[in-house]
Amino acid sequence: MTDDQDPIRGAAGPLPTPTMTDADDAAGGELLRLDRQLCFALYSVSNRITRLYRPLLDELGLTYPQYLAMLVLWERAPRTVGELADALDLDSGTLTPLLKRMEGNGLVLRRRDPADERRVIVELTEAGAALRQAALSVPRRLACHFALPLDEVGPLRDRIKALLPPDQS
Amino acid sequence: MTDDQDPIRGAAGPLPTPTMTDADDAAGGELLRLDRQLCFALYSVSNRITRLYRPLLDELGLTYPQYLAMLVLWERAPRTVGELADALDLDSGTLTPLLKRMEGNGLVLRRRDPADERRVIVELTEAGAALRQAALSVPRRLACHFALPLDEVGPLRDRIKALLPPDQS
DNA sequence: ATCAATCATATTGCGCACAATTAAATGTGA
DNA sequence: TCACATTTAATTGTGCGCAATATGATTGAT
Repeated sequence: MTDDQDPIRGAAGPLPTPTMTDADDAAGGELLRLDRQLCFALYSVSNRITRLYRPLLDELGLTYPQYLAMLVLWERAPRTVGELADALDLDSGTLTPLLKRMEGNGLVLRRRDPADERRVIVELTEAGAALRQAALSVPRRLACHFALPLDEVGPLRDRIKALLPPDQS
Repeated sequence: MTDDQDPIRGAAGPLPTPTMTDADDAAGGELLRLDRQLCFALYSVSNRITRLYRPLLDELGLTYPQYLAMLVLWERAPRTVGELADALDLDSGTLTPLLKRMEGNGLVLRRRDPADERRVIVELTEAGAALRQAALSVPRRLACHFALPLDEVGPLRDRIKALLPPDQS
């Protein structure tokens, strides 16, 4: 339960070396090792991918989440905020200010749906639609950072998408 | 190059349906499809994992990045901010306020290294070290959300860690 | 018609994540 | 010893990401 630690240490003092006992590891401590964690590998690689996108997307005046929103809109527009939220698995607290920034940059327009005033319809401007041309080279330029044969991308992607059960929100 | 679009549309008006041409796809447009993107799969699953951790880590009074910092410190403490940054692949702009919050919650102590006043040493408090016991059940409780046989976790984790070249910072 | 429940989005508050900058300490060479 | 580059964190500013809440619109039951 407790470490076989220095008995002199004060009750509120810092611990110099919090060692793990065999009992801890048997109870699950081995699974706490950062280098064994699938979740941290995913978290870390996701952060690093965003960093790799940054210089490419700076040329387009987009952040990575904004680029994702544009990918969705380039596939089909207009869409409501809710449809974007479903496609990106993000909520309105994230998307509303993101879309307002993109509107400020002249890439999209936001307007209430006349048929249902609760909805906000997001549509592409000319500039937003035209930006797709400049984005065409992004996937290939990013892919060159990956140490993965092209024919393994699809299977790995599908494996990762299948890791968690489909949205339970 | 350009869509065969409605010639009547105004120059600044919104585009109803920004279709993709065969020429676009030949130039790389197929790769812009969100559902084909490995990067989005990683980004999305990382967000969802953080959401799954939240209720478990709420019990410990930790966020997911704070939990990661604790994992590192539980393995070995004290450490400098720079060593934490290396281990977590995060920078000081992220870690400094995170560590200050954890200090405010009584989990760590921060002090300058007397031998090199540029360094800040982060050490665990009694409470911070003791929290490891409560964290032991977290990996197992999170893992039950994963649709992955246990013996496939290690290989998949190593595959993801090998996706990008080791830190080039 | 009215009211309650539901729905879609916006707002607020907090905590990352990182670029750019600042500041202080250290090391190095002339 | 005195520049001067380097190292290490902290600070500032911007943009996510989400919980909790608020606002307003719609639907449905009566």
